[in-house]
Amino acid sequence: MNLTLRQLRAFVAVAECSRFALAAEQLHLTPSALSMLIKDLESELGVKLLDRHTRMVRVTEAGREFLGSARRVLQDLDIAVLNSRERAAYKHGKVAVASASVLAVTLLVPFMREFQAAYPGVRVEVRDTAEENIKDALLAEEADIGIGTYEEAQSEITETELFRDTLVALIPEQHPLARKRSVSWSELAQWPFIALSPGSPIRRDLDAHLAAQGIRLNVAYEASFPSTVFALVSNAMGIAVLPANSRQLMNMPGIAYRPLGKPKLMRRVCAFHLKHRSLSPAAELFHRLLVEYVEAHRSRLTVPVDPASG
Amino acid sequence: MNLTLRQLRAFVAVAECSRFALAAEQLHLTPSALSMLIKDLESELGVKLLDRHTRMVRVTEAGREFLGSARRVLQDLDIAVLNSRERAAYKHGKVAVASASVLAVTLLVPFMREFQAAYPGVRVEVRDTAEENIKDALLAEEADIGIGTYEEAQSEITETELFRDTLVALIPEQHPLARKRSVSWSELAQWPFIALSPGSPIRRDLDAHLAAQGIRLNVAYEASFPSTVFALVSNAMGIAVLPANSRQLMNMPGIAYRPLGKPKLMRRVCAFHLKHRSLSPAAELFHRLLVEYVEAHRSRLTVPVDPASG
DNA sequence: CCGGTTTACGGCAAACGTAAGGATG
DNA sequence: CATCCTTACGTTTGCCGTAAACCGG
Repeated sequence: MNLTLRQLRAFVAVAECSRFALAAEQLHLTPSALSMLIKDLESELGVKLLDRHTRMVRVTEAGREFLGSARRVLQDLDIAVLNSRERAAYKHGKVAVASASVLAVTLLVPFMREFQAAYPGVRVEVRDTAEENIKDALLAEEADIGIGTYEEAQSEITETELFRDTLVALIPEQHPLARKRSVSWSELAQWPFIALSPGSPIRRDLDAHLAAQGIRLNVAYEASFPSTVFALVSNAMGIAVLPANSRQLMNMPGIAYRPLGKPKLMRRVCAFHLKHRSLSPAAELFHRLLVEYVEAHRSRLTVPVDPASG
Repeated sequence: MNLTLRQLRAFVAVAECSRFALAAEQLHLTPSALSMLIKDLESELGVKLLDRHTRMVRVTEAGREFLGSARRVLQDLDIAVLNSRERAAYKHGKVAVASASVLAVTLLVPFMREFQAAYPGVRVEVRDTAEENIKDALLAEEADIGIGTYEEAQSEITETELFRDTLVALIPEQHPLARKRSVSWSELAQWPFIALSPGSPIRRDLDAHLAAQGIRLNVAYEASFPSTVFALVSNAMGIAVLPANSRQLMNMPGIAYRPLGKPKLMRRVCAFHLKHRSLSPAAELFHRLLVEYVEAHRSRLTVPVDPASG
């Protein structure tokens, strides 16, 4: 079982040309080399494939049968190779992205718009989820790339920081704190607080930041999604702290945004992927372009808090 | 476009083993050679097919897609090779034989019985036809092998003599000639004669043989098939000359068989095939075994004429 | 450190091209 | 005799194996 694709290609070429010399030219070979290829193929198969005579070359019965298979094999292979190369050229492919829900709106979708325009063949699947589920989605290989808040390094996952985002206070407009231009960390603890669920990295960062200052929040409600937090604040159920970035999510009435005092707490937005699983060409491209996109739009993404607005 | 089947086999093996070292062993290669094969394949395709790490090898997304194609290609090829080899081993194949009608009965069918018992996989197609149509069937490539009477060599066709057969006279039992132990050529011309059609090689041989002696037949009837000649003689419509062999065809009543005088006329039974078209393995085998069969059964085929019988 | 893959390099076999030979129309 | 395929032979290419490096757990 030592037959080669060269032999197959040689045979198909000769069968199509009905001439060794002509086929040899097409294959960029000498007739002698071609003759060898056919001879070897025939001896591999044990059957004569071609009747050669001075004035004609004809495919035998056994040759006709084999010719069909050879053609199909070569064609299937060509298609497979072409597919792989198109994949490499981003003509098709798939990227599955698991993104924190707010970032899906503020970062991912605007980026995807550009990405899809440039690479319409690549299918992008977005899964918007709570922050705490992103790494699970990666580990379960349901997503190629995750987008969320930095968590302490895990050996399985590589993170790439995209940008940093200031945390701001969300205060109901009638709330006493709304009258201040900025809110200190200690003031937060004095009022009923609407927190993200404890699993959220943002919540963890906030808790750690406050704990370092000996402050403990007075948590009235916990929600998984920032949108719910907005609704709660909007209805004066308490105050909250969210990344400034999330203001782009929705325009809820009755919420005042105030900067938080020192020490500043920043939220690090990262892209994640599995360390041991190489990104597909499309995913690799997506990741690279996302980083470039963030660099180009850093100013918009790291929105300064203007206390006058909202 | 320089990828090889070795690369494909290597990739499939590694994908199945999830280990280079193990796959290398299966392929009778060193891990180093295998590594090269995979590397070259990947660079041909432009995509990474495998994620290699110290403790595991995993197929990438692009690799999974290509793996399917690679498997199918290799399998199709294996099947095609197997088919060809089975053909070479006479496990299957086809032989189309065009035979003169009498020889189909007296020679071909008895031989086929032995042949089919030995090679049940080979499909034998018999076309029984008038002698004069055998070469046409070959030239039209409707038959691989022809069996009939020798005709002067044609450049396109190769003939192999199988056996020689004496011509005998067929005389109605009440006919005056039936009283003689043998019939001379000149006596033939004196009675109404039932001849084969002028296209038949037997007729041509007979005419030439007689012409050389200055004898011309008194042709009363012409028939394409010996069976019709038998019927005409049996009904006392005339006398005839046929190969002795054809007596095995049918046992018509009222016919006396008589040897013909000197110079002896023999009919040469040949196998024909196209010179420029090689026989398929099955046809080649059929031809060879047919020659051996004839040698083994020469005595039966060249039936001596016993004037006492019939 | 150990298991496993990759890189570097030398040797060898397989494949190619050149040139002569053979067959055929 | 001209053409086309095949054979013979010398050369080169490329592939494999050995050994060392490298990487990750």
